[in-house]
Amino acid sequence: MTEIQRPGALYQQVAAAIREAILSGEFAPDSLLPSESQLMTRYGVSRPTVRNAIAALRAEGLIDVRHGKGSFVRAGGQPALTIERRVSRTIDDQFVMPDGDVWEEVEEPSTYRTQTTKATGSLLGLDEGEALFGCDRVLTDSATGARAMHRTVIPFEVAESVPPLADEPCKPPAAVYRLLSQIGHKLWWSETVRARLPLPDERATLRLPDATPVLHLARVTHGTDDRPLLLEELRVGADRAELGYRITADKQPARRTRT
Amino acid sequence: MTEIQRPGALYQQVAAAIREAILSGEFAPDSLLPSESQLMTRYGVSRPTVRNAIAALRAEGLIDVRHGKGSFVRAGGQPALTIERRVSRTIDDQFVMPDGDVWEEVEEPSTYRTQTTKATGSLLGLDEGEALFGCDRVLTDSATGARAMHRTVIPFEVAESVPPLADEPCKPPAAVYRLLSQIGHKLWWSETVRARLPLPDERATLRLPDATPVLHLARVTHGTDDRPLLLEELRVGADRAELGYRITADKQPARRTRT
DNA sequence: TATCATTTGTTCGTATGTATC
DNA sequence: CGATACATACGAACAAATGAT
Repeated sequence: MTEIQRPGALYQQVAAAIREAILSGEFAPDSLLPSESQLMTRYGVSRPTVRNAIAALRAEGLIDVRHGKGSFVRAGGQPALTIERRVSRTIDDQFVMPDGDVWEEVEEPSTYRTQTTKATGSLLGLDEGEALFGCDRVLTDSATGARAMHRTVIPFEVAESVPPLADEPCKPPAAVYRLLSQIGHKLWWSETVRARLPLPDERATLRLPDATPVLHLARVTHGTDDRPLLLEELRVGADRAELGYRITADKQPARRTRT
Repeated sequence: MTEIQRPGALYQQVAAAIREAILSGEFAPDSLLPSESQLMTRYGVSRPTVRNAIAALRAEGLIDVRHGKGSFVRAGGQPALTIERRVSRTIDDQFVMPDGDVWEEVEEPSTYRTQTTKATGSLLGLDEGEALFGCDRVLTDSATGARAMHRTVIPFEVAESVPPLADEPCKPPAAVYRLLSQIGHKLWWSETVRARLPLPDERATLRLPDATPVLHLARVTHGTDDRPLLLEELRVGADRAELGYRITADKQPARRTRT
């Protein structure tokens, strides 16, 4: 039996051909690709094969397909929005979020009670099952149209130590920082950045196109004695937004070897 | 047979049912899902429908499929590696990268000459077409198996102002920082974080599974007068690695409005 | 407003190749 | 080697979205 030696599957060859055509400029960004039936005749393959190739290019994020219209080459440009993850403090101890005024709330923030999960517990240094306040917001940036999901998580214990928080735990982060600072905490923050593909509900809420990752931030506020006080989470589509950090060299490398 | 009564396409309903079964714990992480034919009888649908549902879950990154074996629930845990993006300096002005010693070079670093592109130019504050040194490394973390692509980009002009750099531009970042500091620069860094799906070559180099985004870091070193001196880029799969930042409040919010 | 052609989306069927055990 | 499971490929039909007439 004569085996046909191919670099890969047929649909992969078709995908590679289209990819080359895109990168070579034959198909310009934002332009319409040939229709599926045109691609069938052009490459002499069946519709399932063409669709398989297109699915591969979609998964790569190279093209965008709209029902009833066709496939577009995705414009690969830089994200339009840089989210500055700095925290500034004025002389009178007012905290300022560099990008705090960019966002608008899409709807009323929702407050709820919950318990620590394994993930939130390890970030906050708490056991599982501790009582927490949660506060969820959906934000939007009117300039770019970017949307974001914001969550504040405050342990009961912390909220009770700051009376205004126990009554109204859903305050803006900068206000919470100020309250914590006023009762004597010297604050610093640690932030972890992860990226993953969105869950279906995140995809819907953030209105994300295909093959778009989300940037998932977890910012923990630490007080005196490095005690974790509260957790902020921000999820934003990586197609429109990037993160910006300003780094200065620590003079005294605090090397906390844990093991 | 589990009857399906949900809105949306049939394969979406099947995907939703499997997704629920995974999240509810019926299918534990790392366990084998029912085979395609079993899913066909379980949900009473045809093979293409089952495969379409599985393809959707793959694209979400929820499952991992291996030819000839079956579909596995992906262990969704936290990334095993946290890359600390801090810079520390000892009293005698030696710069230390908190995670610098974690990585091993997979092969010899490759040095080359190139020119500013639009992207690198805007980060370095240079026009297009300026001459640059480039240095590419492929790194690996033996503890977790994570791989990363590292790139250092140094403008000719900067390298010439620091003689050892012109001869050997492919030094480790901490060594470059030290050299720049020794000629009088007071350094700070700005870093932007983006996430996207990998290009085919990145996918191969980083050995990434399906539906895994890459975290793409661009760190610009600034010297006296805030002049950009050099650019570091790091690309790492978001499945195994996350980023860690330590943030302290700036006492004087330096608000540089650019527009 | 309504209809129509075009284009993609969904679903079935069938057959064969290839990896794993 | 054979059994099982996924990968690839073809064909066919109808549904749904889009844009123009």
